[in-house]
Amino acid sequence: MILEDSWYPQKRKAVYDGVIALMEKGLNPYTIKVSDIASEADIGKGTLYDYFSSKEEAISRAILYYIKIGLEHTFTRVKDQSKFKNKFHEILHVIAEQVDSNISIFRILLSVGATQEFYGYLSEYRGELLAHLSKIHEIYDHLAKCGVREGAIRDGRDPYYRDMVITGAILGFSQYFGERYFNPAVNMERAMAAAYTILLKALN
Amino acid sequence: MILEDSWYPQKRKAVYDGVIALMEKGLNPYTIKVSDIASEADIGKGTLYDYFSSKEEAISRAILYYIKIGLEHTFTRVKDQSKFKNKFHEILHVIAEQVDSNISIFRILLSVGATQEFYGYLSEYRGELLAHLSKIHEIYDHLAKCGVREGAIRDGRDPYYRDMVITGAILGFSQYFGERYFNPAVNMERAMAAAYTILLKALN
Amino acid sequence: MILEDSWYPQKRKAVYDGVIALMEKGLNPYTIKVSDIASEADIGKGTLYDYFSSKEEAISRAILYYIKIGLEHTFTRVKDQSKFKNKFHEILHVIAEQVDSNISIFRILLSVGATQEFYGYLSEYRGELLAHLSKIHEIYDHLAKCGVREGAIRDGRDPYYRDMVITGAILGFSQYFGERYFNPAVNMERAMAAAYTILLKALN
Amino acid sequence: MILEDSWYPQKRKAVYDGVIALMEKGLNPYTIKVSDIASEADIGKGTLYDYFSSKEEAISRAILYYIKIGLEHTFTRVKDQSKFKNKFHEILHVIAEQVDSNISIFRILLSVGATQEFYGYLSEYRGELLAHLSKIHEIYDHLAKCGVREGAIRDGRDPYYRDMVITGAILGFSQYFGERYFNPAVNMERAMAAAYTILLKALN
DNA sequence: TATGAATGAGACTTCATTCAT
DNA sequence: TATGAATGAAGTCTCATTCAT
Repeated sequence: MILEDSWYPQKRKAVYDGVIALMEKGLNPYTIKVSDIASEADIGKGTLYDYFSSKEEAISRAILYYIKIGLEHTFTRVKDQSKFKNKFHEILHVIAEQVDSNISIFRILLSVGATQEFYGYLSEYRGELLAHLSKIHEIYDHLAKCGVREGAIRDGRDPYYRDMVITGAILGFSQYFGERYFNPAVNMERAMAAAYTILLKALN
Repeated sequence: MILEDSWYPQKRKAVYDGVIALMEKGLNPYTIKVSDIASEADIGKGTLYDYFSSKEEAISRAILYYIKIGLEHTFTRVKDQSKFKNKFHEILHVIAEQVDSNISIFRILLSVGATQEFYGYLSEYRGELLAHLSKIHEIYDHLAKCGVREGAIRDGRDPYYRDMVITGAILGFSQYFGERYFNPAVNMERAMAAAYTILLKALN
Repeated sequence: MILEDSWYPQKRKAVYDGVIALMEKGLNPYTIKVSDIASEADIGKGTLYDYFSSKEEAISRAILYYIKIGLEHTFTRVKDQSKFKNKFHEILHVIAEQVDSNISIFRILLSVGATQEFYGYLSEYRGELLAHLSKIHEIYDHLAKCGVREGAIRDGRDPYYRDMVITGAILGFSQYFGERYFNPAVNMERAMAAAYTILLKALN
Repeated sequence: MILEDSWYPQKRKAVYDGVIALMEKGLNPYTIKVSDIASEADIGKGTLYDYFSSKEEAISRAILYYIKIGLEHTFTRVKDQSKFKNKFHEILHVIAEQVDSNISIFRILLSVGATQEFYGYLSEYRGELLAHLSKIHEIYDHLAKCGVREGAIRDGRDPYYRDMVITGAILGFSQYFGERYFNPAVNMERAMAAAYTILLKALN
């Protein structure tokens, strides 16, 4: 016997995975076709419409799903590290793993404007996006508290300043690391060290 | 008689301006139609094809043009300021002015991945993009030299670290400022002060 | 245990009733969907194909069934009246009851061309349609004989003329009565009286 | 130089003619495809959408056009006859010419319900349909006045009765004549004579 | 036997591009 | 040179039909 609770999501998940796979192959969400999704998810074109009311909904929900899963995964990995430095490095590893993919969670979420740029139809799901954004701040909180506990960073900072620093360090790393193809001087260890230095200096 | 040299660019520029105007209205480059461009530029659809070989080329070149003009404009504004702090603030003002537009020069250029996300066809123009990217580094150089001269920041830093810091501060500001609609605590002065603080601390 | 003889027709009838109900709701036979029929008949979509080989067959047979039942019903009601005038009025009542429904037996049958217009796939069932048409002529015969017996109409008329008169009176009434929504002067009694007058005058 | 007044209608008319041709070939308006219209009208599929906003609008307007032209044509032919009997015969000739076509003006217009049955999307154009209906009554008026003048029919009749008679005679003829394929006894002269007899008797 | 999830052919419609003027 | 009417390829979505359960 199949549980309905798990069954419906099964097909939806196939669509999600298909969309993500296509984006990781380099397709922009705007250029993805229904037939692409269907064949990638190994379902009929019509089936997609049994679970989503339009192509745009399917793609939007796939992105939201990917962000949700990705953030949970990131948080788990961050929690699994015990030291401040390693927690931060874990975030950078996640960034580095996604930097070549066409869909980088942090780049989508950091700045709601980027969301608009990334896929306009996502604006229909502002509520979920904001929920995800607050998840990022949870991760930041977790990270900062550990840093304070270790004495690595100072306590009592304006939380907006603190978040801007973390975001700046992450996006600075992301940019720097993204340039590695045409800048042989770049390597991940150096970039991670640099980002961590920013963090320490700006929060002390 | 009209000189071809000046005449061609006239029409091309009309297309560029039309594309930019559409994007500032909130249209995503992927959703812009040739007929949109033609009516915005007040030319016939066929005319566009006398100057560009495809819609994608027209849009890509419009974006490149916008970036070029925008960077020159930014550099001029930065140069017009005499103090380190004011030069940096000038960059942040440019960011703030573009943050609501659908086309933010820094967000497009900072991180080549974002370029891909923003408009995949831009990858055909990697050379020009890199030239623009080096223009950003020129601005960074100009800014940093002034900071060193003033004694505001320390000399002799690894240039990659320096650029990551500046980029991080800029993108951190961009993100922080972008959130202002759902975070009443945000205001530009505070955000600018925070970004400047990051800069000073991380570069000392 | 259920007898197949009675069981099969049970499901078929559910389909017939479902189709009729949909048409009475205003759906055109061409716009009826299999899923509409299935949910209206409270059966699965697949079940329909156990009893009919296609949607078109199901709809066609439903219409034929409705015509058959409707004609039998009409004949019964006509027979139940003893006087010529009342028999004719009974036919007009049937017309009036169906005039708002999307499926009017007389309009479908009177003129085979209308049949084509109403639902092209009915042409596959020309034999049954003609049988039904002859049923109408039976009703006409029954009516005319009574009229002659009563002395209300003259005997010995060319039967084609007689049928044209009756048909003309019925369709004239149908048209006149159909206009009642935008012609406040129309009311059923007046329309029935007028149709009866045509009948008497033309057949005397 | 091309007159815009005549040019736009040119393409629209090609569509109208295409739709009518398809219907005369026996296609039901519901089963006509855009590609059918395009190839029949010898235009590209996209061109249809430069002149109509949907397939349904194109078909509806084609039918309305056909009715309008047909009624004008009918009225002209009726006026061209000088005698009452010939005027009425002219109407019957029009009916006879259309009886095999899938689109019979009188059958569509006589009874608004039939309109619904014929092509549901026509209900969007109720205003035009009613205007056409009143054109029919103009023809009836013209016919009746001539009959009175000639002394063929009596004056002072209730106009609703009069119209019901004319409509009944026309539809009776239409039905009778439509049966000619399976009733060898039918021939047009006899049917016309019968319809005229109904007219005379019922209006005297 | 009965079902309805799944399918994919095929319909409508859009829009980049062409080309006669 | 400049135009925009015309085109048709290509995309989205629907829905009749099938078939595993």
